[in-house]
Amino acid sequence: MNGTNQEHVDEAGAALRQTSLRVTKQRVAVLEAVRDHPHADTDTVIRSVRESLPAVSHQAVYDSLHTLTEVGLVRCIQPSGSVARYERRIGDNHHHLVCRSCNLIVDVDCTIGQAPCLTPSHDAGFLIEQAEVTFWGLCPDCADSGAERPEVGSRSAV
Amino acid sequence: MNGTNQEHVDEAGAALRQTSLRVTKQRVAVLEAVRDHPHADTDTVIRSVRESLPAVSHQAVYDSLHTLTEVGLVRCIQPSGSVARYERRIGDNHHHLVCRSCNLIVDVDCTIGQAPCLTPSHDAGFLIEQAEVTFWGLCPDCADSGAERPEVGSRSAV
DNA sequence: TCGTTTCCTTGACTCATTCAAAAGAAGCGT
DNA sequence: ACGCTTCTTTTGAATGAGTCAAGGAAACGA
Repeated sequence: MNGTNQEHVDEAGAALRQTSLRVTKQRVAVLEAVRDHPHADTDTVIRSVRESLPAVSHQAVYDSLHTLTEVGLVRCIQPSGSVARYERRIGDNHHHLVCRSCNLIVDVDCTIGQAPCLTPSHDAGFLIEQAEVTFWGLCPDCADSGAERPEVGSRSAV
Repeated sequence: MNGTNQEHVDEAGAALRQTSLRVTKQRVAVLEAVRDHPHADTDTVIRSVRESLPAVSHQAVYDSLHTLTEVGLVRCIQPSGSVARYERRIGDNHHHLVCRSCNLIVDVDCTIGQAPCLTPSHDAGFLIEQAEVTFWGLCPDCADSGAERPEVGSRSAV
């Protein structure tokens, strides 16, 4: 909708300029799209970007998302059963609440867990860099409407 | 290798009989394959099953894995960037260590985190059922050989 | 403005996973 | 043991997110 807000363009451009990446209108648009649609999948980003740049190729969006992820301007999350989703909020080690029924994703801060969650009981010799916590459950709407676990993709259910 | 161990077949059959599912040789073989290859992806399971049942269709394996997951005999995990992987260890709320370089997956018990990890700071009204923790890092081998993050699939790297 | 380097477009392609219809096996009651 | 019903498996095709590769276009330093 208001994707082409000048202030946002500037902010996105500035973020890009702080990396060694070239500032292209495609990347700026992708960065905006990710900010405007938290936890959006690639398809949503493509559609959002095309509101301001109707001619972008899907490849450009895929490339931008990868590159932006690599330099740390966006984060990619992929809860089980979901395609890749992207978010602008980075560096604060927050976690996610995922609704099993409607796939809604919500951010949660890990105020309690910060330290404990980063320390597994034994690390098997691993060099641990990051802990990712995903809470699975039902969002308020789905819980209210009595939604249970959705079909998990088996034709002949039990 | 020793996939057709009678003891194992019995155990797998018994587990199946405790559900309302029919006990078929395909399902028994899938259950064994998952136990014999912890964190195996579907392709590995298919190959393993075909050692004892050369004629199984991939569809049967997909269906079995789905059904077994649904009744809780196996668990499906899908770390970002990975295809679906399955494991037999269930119900003990253990977590995973994933190597960013070689994708090795190792189980870890969450001795410290049990309670804290299940309690996010605010639940946004969600009905939380489960917390899933994934630790990302480098396995001993990759850390030793100085492996850094692998290419993440962008042709024009920074 | 020019040239170099990086990025985008185009279009084909891969591969995990799913769909659908028909043939085949499990388990039930007799 | 036999047949019936229902659940499973096979077969073969389709879907769709994501990737590969080559050439044209744009960014940016000089």
